Amino acid sequence: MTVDPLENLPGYSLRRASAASMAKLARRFAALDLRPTEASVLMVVDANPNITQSEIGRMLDVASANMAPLVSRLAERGLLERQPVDGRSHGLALTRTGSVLTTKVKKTATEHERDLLRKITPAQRKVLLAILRKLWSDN
Amino acid sequence: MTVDPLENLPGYSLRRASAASMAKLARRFAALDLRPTEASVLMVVDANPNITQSEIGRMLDVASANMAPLVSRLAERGLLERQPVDGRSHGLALTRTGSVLTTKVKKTATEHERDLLRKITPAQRKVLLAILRKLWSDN
DNA sequence: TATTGTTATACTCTATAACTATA
DNA sequence: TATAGTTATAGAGTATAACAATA
Repeated sequence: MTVDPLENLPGYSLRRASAASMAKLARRFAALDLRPTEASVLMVVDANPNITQSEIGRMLDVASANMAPLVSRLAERGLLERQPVDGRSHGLALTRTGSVLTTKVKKTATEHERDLLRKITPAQRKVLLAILRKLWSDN
Repeated sequence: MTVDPLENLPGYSLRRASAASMAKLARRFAALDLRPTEASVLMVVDANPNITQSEIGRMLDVASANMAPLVSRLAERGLLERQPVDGRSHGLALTRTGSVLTTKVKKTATEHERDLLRKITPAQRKVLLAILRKLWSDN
């Protein structure tokens, strides 16, 4: 029989759990013609009207070089509008269309979390968040 | 002040924790001129001499179309050898060089897990593995 | 018919370097 | 000098389609 030498490694399980979760989430967001990162940007702008691109990047840990085309696509689709804050940065806000879509995004995200958490007990849910946050907040 | 609407979503924390962990692991494996997936294949072959490519793919959830170039690179580097099992599949085994390198891979993986787990308590470690396995083993 | 392995191709996310313009 | 934003480019992982050879 075959042996999986990785199955007892928490780091590897973390990777597999995340990959499985993200693949499912990507399929859900595809119904809204959005990729997961695009959906996350919409949610952040929704919660923080007039936030700048660089602030979003720091919050989501997306490099500025990767934020540029991401925001451009959302703006070209008429989901976001840019209003100048000073000479170099722009505040981002959802358009009417973007706001409607983001409502669906939030519903999709909630469904996804529900499906994910359905697999574990309520006690485990509390522990899980605390652990995960520690794993990546430290550094 | 800005608000992070994603920070309380376990699915998002899972993604961030995994991404942070994998980025660090990739930097470690780069010192061995290996990518994480290549390293994982070496570990699986090490634990299962004569395993076939398709069996590895099923174990690690890597599509056969992606296993082909992966194994080819490792074979071209002289880390793996293929011996025919039947007319269509080959058993994979580590070469002497591959075996030496895999010893370093396992050491690196162990160090990585130690660093990761250093951030959480022993009690949390036990819970974490159980939860993660449930999150992706179900489907 | 199902499985193994392969090639070609595309998509998503991420990373780096180099640059312009503004603070 | 530091920051905001941009462009170009590359790497890594993953996904689909189509195919040949074998079981």
